Amino acid sequence: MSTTDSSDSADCPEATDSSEQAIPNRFDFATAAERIQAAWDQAGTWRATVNPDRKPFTIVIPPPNVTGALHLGHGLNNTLQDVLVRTRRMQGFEALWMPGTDHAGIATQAVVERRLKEQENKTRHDLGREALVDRIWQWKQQYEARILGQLKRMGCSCDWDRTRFTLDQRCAAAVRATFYDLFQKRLIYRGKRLVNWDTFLQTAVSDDEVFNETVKGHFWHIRYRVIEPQAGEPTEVEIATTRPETMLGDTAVAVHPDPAAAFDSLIDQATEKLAAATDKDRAGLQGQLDALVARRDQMLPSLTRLRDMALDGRMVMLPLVDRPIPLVADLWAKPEMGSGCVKITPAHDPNDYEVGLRCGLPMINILSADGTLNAAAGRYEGLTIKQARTKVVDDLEAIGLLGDIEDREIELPHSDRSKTPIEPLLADQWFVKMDSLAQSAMDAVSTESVKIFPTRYRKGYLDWLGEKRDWPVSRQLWWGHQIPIWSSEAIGAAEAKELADRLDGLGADADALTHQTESDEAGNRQVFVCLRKEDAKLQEAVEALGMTRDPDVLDTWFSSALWPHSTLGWPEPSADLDYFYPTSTLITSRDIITLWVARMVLMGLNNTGKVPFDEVFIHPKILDGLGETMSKSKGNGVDPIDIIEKFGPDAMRFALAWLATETQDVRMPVQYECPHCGKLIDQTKKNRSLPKVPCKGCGKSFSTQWAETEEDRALPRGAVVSERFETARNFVNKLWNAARFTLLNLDDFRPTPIDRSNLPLEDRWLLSRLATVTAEVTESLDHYRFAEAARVLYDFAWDEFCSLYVEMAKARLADPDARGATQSIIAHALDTLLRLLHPFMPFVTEEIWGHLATVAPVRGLAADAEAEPAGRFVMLAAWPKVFPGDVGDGQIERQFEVFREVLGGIRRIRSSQNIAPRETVPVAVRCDAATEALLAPMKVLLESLAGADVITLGPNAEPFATDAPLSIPAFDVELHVDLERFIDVDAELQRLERLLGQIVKQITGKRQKLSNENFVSRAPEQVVAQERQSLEELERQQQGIDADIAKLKQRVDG
RNA sequence: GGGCAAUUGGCUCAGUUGGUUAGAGCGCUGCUUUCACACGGCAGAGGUCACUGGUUCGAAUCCAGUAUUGCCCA
Repeated sequence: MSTTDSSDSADCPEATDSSEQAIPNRFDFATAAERIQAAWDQAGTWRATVNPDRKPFTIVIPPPNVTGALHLGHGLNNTLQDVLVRTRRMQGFEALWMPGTDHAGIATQAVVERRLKEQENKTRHDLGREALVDRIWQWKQQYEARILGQLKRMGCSCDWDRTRFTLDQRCAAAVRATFYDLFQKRLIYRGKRLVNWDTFLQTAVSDDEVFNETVKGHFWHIRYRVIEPQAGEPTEVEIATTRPETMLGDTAVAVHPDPAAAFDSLIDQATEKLAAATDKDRAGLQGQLDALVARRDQMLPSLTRLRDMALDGRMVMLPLVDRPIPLVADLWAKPEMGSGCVKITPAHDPNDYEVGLRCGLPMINILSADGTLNAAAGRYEGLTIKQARTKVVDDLEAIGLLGDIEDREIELPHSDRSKTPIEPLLADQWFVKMDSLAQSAMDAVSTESVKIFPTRYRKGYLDWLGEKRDWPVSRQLWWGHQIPIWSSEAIGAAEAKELADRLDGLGADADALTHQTESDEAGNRQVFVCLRKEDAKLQEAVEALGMTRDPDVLDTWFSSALWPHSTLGWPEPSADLDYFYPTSTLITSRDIITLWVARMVLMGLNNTGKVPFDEVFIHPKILDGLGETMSKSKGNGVDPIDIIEKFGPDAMRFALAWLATETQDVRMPVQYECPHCGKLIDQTKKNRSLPKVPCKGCGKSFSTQWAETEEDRALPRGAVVSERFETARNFVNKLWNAARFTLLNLDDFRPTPIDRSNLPLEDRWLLSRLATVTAEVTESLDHYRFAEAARVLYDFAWDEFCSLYVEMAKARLADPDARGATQSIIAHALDTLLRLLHPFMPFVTEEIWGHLATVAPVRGLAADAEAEPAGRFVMLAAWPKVFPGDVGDGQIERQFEVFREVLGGIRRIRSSQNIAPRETVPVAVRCDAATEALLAPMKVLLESLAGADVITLGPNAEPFATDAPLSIPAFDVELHVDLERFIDVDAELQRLERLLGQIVKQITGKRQKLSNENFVSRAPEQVVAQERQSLEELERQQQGIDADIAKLKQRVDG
């Protein structure tokens, strides 16, 4: 870019010489992007500082996690943020885009642990906490650098000096202060809850980190003996389970409290359904109903008896461990299922846990953290779940208590992080009480303090928060913010009091230490201390009192929730925080509305009293060709760098913005690009998981992300790309070449004042269109309609600026009288276009801007009264202003339409006659005097654009002897082309007949419409009149064409 | 099971408050290579707007239902 070192242009003589060789006919994005990025970095164009003279505009990046590199979904997310932030910067805001990354506790630790296992066959326990955390930091350094590098190559204009990490010291201080505050407000509490236990990673994972997978399993029927059955009572109850080993933790067997009513209600429902069913479904439903009735008759007596026994407090004997457990009456037992009785294992099943709470049952945990059974399982201690299952089943069979075994498909929860089955486990956890916090976040959205776009996402947000489920924040991990709580052993009341007093006596600063004492069911006390800051001395003093720190870390979302204010310095007061907070907009994808957006709102309100952002924009997701979300683990993920290297950063950004419409997810078929021959090979479900893929073109193989063996890795890697980016790549090239043409014609440019009132139609048209487009793009971006803005720009730049104006300019630039004015207008148009396109395509626009500066450093239209030198960077240039006289001049745009129609008409006739492009055709245009006045000055343009020689123009124009006619009824224009030298009668007849067919079709439709009494009497007068008028015009045309066809036929016959 | 969306040419998508012949990109067909751009130019073919019913003078658009697909929640 010549402007970056204009101070010594001697080094780059080509900068002032805009000959064709100096500007290549393809934009060399690879070298340009690097150079431009360096210039921006050196000038700090992306830097934002507190500036009272400007309004702030702030975006915090949704911090990508350091688990892996960015994919195209991030590409879209960050493109949209950058488009917005660059636009606002140009619009005069002090625009801050805060960058950074997220530590993603469980995901990152899982990746590093998995590698440790694979490469060194070690577990985290072999390494120890400190060494493992060290390893993860190394991983983080590597991926953080890679991620930030990806963002930079995309052109993201973040304030790189402010880059943060959710685990850095500033974020840590915010986490400590928040935890302390919530603990003190009693909004954080300790509780026992059933958690999703990942036995591989040995940590609890949240519901959001669990996915269900259907696996083949069994349904085992087991009999428990009734203790001292009375006469007429059953001696055994049968239960059925998919997890027989959990019986070791059973603490009850449940039966429905009113089986008769339950059956009746089911039968009523089935009857209703049958009545409403279609014939097709009726037989099946009738069968179901019959079975239900039969079952009721058969089972009701025994279920009622068992219910009575339950109410009587009777017990059954749990086999193998020989523990008496009660029969209980609870709605969880479904009379229509199995035996109608259900075993209750409160410590290992979420539903049973609820039953346990309702019935006051003991909760027996039989599982250790590593997934083996503990002492509570008696002689099964030490076995894995799988081993225990086999042995329990064998042992039950041996004592004759095993019944049928059915095959069954089971929905089994799996950990998303380790891909191993989840075990429900009762564990101590810290919880954030959501009640008032959730309410505040709901209110923020209901009252529109926070606006969510598109609005349909409000519902999900409000529904989720409305459940006000407490948030479990403990994670049994080593990578993350360690919970700042120290606790005592269970001690007596007096001891606890003494400990509390000694804590108060430590002489800590006010607000540095707080403690609470809890008592358990047995009357024992436990003291918990929370420290607000990292303070080694105070910590030592607390530990000297025999207290130990909770080993767990906090859920990653806890620190992410603070991101908008922690990155700006909270809890310390700062000018940044005052100025840039609340932030303006959060741009993210819909899957984290609840996990992240909701939590940011409630934490922002709790900590700062203000919402974290005014608006949230939810953008679509990028799916592959099969409609699946892209992910590394599927192998269908696309690295933005691959796209950038093939198509350039501008093309990638423009394509993503262009594709990202409001309602639709983006489906993007992807291909492998063969590194040997460049052939594209469609990615399929099959080849996307292969370590190497053979090329269908050249036969050689290339490696994929799955390459593991040395042999596979030695092969060159095939990039994963998509043809979806070609349109944008072509567009970048089109812009580049239109600019190249402009630059080549500005060599003798001198800024000259322009008299707007005296411009030719085509110039006024262009200025009007520029104003309209500026207004449309501004409006679209204000409402997050990125695709619409991109389309408006694409259509204008290509179809109007390039295809029309630049083509017209060719003739005018060759005319010495018109050259100066044309240069001014075209330079101005290019300048405006560069500004409008810059947010989407920052590199190519910056590069052209630099070239333009060398030939036209001053290029404002004089009427703008701003003819001053353009700035060094388009990135820092002002957003185009609309000159009032240009605004949406519909009159001019309509007048220009006549020209376009005439041009199109001549071209269509030429094409249908197969007239060679070099040939010039004689043309006559019959039109009224006003149109004649309009078109007369544009004759030369018609001649250059349509290859026409306009013989006559005006009311007196006549058809030629050998004539191809075309009428343009909308403007009352008749076009005639002299075919004397070209006539192809068959082709012309064909053209006319096709035209006639179209017209007759329309006439039929309109006649039908107008003969409809209802339409004529009820539709608005204006619509009816319009229809009548257009019918008349069509009929006139039809007559004309009929006559022409007759004439041609005569010519053939004659 | 509940919620939110989607269904428009071979593919990927637009379509503003219901109103001329439903648009674009890619692909396809014909012509075109000393022209800023063949990553180009000009012209063209291709759609009963998922289905069924309703509202309306008039429906891709509004309403109801059905089917299929996706996402979220349980």
